[in-house]
Amino acid sequence: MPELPEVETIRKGLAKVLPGRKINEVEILAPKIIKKPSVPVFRRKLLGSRFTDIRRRGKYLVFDLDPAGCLMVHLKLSGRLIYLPARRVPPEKYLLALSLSNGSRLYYQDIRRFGGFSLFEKDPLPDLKLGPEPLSREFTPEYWRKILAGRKTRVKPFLLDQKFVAGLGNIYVSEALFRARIHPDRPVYSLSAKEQARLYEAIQSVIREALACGGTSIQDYVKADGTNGSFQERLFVYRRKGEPCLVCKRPISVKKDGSRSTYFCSRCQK
DNA sequence: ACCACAACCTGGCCGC
DNA sequence: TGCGGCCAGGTTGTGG
Repeated sequence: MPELPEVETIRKGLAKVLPGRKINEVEILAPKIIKKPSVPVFRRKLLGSRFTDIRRRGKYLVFDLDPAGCLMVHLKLSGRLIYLPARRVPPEKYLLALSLSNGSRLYYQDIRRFGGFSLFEKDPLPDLKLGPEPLSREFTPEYWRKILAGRKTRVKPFLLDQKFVAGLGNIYVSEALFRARIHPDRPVYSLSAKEQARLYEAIQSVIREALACGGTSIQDYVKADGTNGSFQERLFVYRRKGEPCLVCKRPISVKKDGSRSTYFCSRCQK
């Protein structure tokens, strides 16, 4: 489901409730979602550990646990993290539950079961081959210019590649390209300096606004308290095939990139 | 370097 | 009601 704004919204929600809580029970209903170490070791290390912090990098979340280490989660397409206070009815079809020291629980749901958990002794984030966060100091116009220079690939797959900028997925790539008025099939090297600058700004603005909305809830994504984000109300092109462009009224187009849909306005995006 | 495709899974929706 | 086909926000590995 989730791209940077969704994962960050979940992180913020959990950062309010998890730090200081101790894990008293570990319930694993789908062993395959535990990637490493083995399920018994995973369970043993988590039991009795305490949450100290929750961090995000791109679409990855890391729960810092004392003394277990770093619990890394990727939600892939349909993973959900739901926190419920004590004595609340569990969510449907959860795959993992952590019972915490105040009676609350953290649940993991994942219809498609692509997501998973890994436990590390040391921080795994520095080893991930991810580009800069789009709202960080490292994401400078100079970096942007350098990374675009001479690149032959088309701009849509380029923006999806996490090693150039971390955190964009299918929704925000479509939306950023619309805002920048750039056609998704343009080769990266063909972008003018003005278009490069527009795209840079568009990436930052769409991520900033989606964060302010608590993310985009379309199918599976909900915040950690189970409520919806609201950026779906502000999408210009994503999932709007055939509906009028909000700028020029022409019906929104969709094209397939491999198996993935790209939405765009054929009049506004050149 | 780049592209296309498959794999990992399940469920919802549409048309017949 | 039922069934087949298609769709879905991500990542990784293959082969060309």
